[in-house]
Amino acid sequence: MTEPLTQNIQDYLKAIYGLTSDGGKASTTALAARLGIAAPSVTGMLQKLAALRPPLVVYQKHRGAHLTPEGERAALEVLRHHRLLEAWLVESLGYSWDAVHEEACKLEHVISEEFERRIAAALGHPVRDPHGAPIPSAELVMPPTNDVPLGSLHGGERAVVRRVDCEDAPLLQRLKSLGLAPGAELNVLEVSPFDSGLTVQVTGQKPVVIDPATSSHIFVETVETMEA
Amino acid sequence: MTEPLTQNIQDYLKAIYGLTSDGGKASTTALAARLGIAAPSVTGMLQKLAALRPPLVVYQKHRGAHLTPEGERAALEVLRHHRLLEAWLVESLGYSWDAVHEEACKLEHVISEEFERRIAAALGHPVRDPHGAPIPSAELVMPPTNDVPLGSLHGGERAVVRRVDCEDAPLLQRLKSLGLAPGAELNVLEVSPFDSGLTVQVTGQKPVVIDPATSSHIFVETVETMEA
DNA sequence: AGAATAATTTAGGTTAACCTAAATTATTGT
DNA sequence: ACAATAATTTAGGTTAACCTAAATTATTCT
Repeated sequence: MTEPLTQNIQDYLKAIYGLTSDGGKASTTALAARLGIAAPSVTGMLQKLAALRPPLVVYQKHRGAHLTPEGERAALEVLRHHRLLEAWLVESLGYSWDAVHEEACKLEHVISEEFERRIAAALGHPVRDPHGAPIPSAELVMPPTNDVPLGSLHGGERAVVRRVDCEDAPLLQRLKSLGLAPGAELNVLEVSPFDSGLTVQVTGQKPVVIDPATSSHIFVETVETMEA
Repeated sequence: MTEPLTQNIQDYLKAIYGLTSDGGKASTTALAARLGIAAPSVTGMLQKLAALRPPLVVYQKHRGAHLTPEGERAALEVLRHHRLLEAWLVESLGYSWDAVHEEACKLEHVISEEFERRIAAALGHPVRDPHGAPIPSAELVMPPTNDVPLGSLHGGERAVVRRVDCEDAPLLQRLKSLGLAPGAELNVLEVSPFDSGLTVQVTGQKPVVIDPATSSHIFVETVETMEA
C-alpha cells in the first residue's frame, strides 16, 4: 500500500472492475454513464490512473481501460468493504436487503482494516452479501460462483435464485415483493420466442412475467427436477 | 436542512463548537491549530460560513467566530454521530474505548439518519459515550452534566471520574493503564502549591502524580466521604 | 470505399479548499 | 503612550476534479 486512495478513485476502480468482469475493456462512455460524470472527465482520470506509480489501470487512447493487478486489488478491497458492510447492516442493524446499498456506498471508503476484520469475524466470514454477490476474501480473492443469468434458462427448468445484481432500490423492492430474493426457488414456465421474456413461478407465488432487462440482473443455479 | 454539508465544513463547526463551549469566540489561530490548517485558510472559510444562507457562524474581523443556532445544530448533529459511533464501536464491535476516536471521526460524516437511529436504539439511547462525553439527544439538545475538572479539587476530596476529554490515543492508553477511566473512584491525596499538580489514588491502585496539563482533560464528580 | 454518425480526446475554464508571503490590525510591556 | 510583538487578513497561487464546446478519431452503413 503506497498511500490511501481518494474516494473518487475508488469509485472509478469499482466501476472499471464492474465493466471488465467479462475480460474486456471499460470504455470511456460506459464509465462516464456508470459514474454520472462527463466523458472528458473520465478521459482525464484514466490518464491520471495510468500515470500513477504503480499504475492502477492500463489505458490506451480510444480503446478504453482495464485494471492492473494493483488496480484490481484496490477494487476488490473496496468491493469487500461494500459487501461486508451490506451483510453487516442487514445482520446487525436489521436493515432490509434492498435498502443497504446507499449506506454501504458511503461507508465503504471510510472504514479501517480493523473495522473490516471485526465485522467479517462477527459475521463468521461470509462468502456472499445479502444480494447474493460474492465477497472477496481478506486476501482479495473473489470466490468462484456457478450462477447463470435467469434469462439463459429454458422452459421447464427449475432453479434457485442466487444473486440479484442491481443497485436500484425501487427495482429491488419490486423483486422482493415478487419473492425474487436470494434463496428463492422457481420454475420457468415459458420463454417468449419474441423477446426472450420469461414466465416464472416462484415457489408459493403466482406466476409472473420477467422481461429480459430485468432477468439479466437475476442470477440462478439450476436444480435437478425431482422425477416423482 | 438545506443541503448536506461537506465533511470539512462539519469539521470546522465541530471545532468552533469545541472552542466556544465557554460562551466565548473561537479565534482564527485556535481554529487553525485545532484543525491543522493554516490561519489564512481559516479566515477564508469563516467568511464563507458567515456568508451562507442561512449563516452557520457569526464572524467579525479580528474577533473570531461563534456558531449561529443553525451552525450549532449542525455541530451537535455531527457530535451526536461521533459519540454514538464511539459507543457503538465499543459495545457492538468490541473496540477498546481508547481506540475508537479515529474510526468515529471518519464515520461521523457519512452515516445516514437511519443509521443513527438504529445504533441509538440498539444501544438503548445512551446519554454518554465511552469517554464519558455527553451525547446530544436526537432533538440535538446536549444533556447537562455536573462534571468539574480534576484540577479543581482540593487535597482530601473524593471523586468519581466521569469523563476523559482527550483524543490522543497514546495519552488515553496511559490514563487507562493508570485506572483513570470513566467510573473510576479516586482520592486526592495532595495538591502541589507550585504547579497545582495533583497526587491522586485511584481505588485499588498506587498513588500517581497528575500534572495540570493532564488533569484538565479529566472531569470528575465529587463524592461525599463516608464519615466512618 | 466513403460519408454519416458515434465515441473519444483536446482545449480551455470553473470551483473548493488549501497554501505562502506580505500587509494590516490588535495586544502587550515598559 | 508607543514601540515591539503577536494575531489576523489580503493578495496571489496551487491542485484536484469536475465542466462545455470544439476537434479528432473510430465505427457503421450503404
